[in-house]
Amino acid sequence: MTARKSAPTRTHEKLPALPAISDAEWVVMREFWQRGDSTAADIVTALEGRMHWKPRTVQSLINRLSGKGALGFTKVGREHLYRPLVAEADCRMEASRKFVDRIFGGRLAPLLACFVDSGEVSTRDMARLREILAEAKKK
Amino acid sequence: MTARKSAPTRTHEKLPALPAISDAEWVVMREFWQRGDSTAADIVTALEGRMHWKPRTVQSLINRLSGKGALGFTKVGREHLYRPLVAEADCRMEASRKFVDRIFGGRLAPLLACFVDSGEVSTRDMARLREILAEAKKK
DNA sequence: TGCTTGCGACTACATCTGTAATCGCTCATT
DNA sequence: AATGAGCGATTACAGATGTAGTCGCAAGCA
Repeated sequence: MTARKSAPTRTHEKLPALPAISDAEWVVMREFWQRGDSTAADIVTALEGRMHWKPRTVQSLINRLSGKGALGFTKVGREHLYRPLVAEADCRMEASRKFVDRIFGGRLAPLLACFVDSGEVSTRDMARLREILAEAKKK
Repeated sequence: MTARKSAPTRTHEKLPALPAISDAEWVVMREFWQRGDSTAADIVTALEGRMHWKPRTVQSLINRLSGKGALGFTKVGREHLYRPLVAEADCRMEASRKFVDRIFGGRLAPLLACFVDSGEVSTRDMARLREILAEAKKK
């Protein structure tokens, strides 16, 4: 149990306990979010090549995700059609918050600085970043 | 366990192998980076209150970090004076890159968007973010 | 209608992590 | 020198993770 400290989260306190998603599991979840409902075989195929995982491994990850409530499924013939039960945006937010807290003491700016300084941001992303900030300012 | 090579910490070369630092270990490392060389007791004291960890736990984390080559030490009397062997900036960069890859497919913009949209960025950070981008543009 | 085969369920297992307790050595003290 | 006290080293152990093998059942094939 991680002790919680100052939680500046105000109005949107809508965290009904998102399941913890491990690194390998994120790979699988991203695939589901991208493709929508899929069978295990679909995901295996989709990941094949990108990951070196054996089909069994993928299946195991899917099982764990089901167990955690991150995926649900409906039986279709002898197959299972799995589908995400948690929103990608929510999981991203949760993961990001934790990450920034842990590594950057909760401040977002140093993270951006770190990337920008390293020169690893594409021009396209730079433009998008500026857009995002500009848009935020309007409000 | 001889002290590993002192971190080159030159420019951003693809560092061969920064040790993997776990969540709890990050807490400890951040303390070291902030305070510089410290004894285990120093860190225990520094973390006391913020973390619920027993001194033993902190010591264990320090030991593991030593084993991984993230910390080195010199004997001072019967104590060990530990000190970081890896640069915070490097570790941050590595962790950030991995994180962004995993969660946002390597694109930084969606991460920022995610935070900005959630309204969780302080005005101060917003200002800093704009500064960072402005500065980057100049180059 | 029994056989094969493709799927998910169950099982496995070495690591890594979080979280500590106990052992044993070295300094300082008597 | 013997003793006690403070440190690091060693050991522990359960739960998460990465990675995968085996078993049993259901669907379709022969």
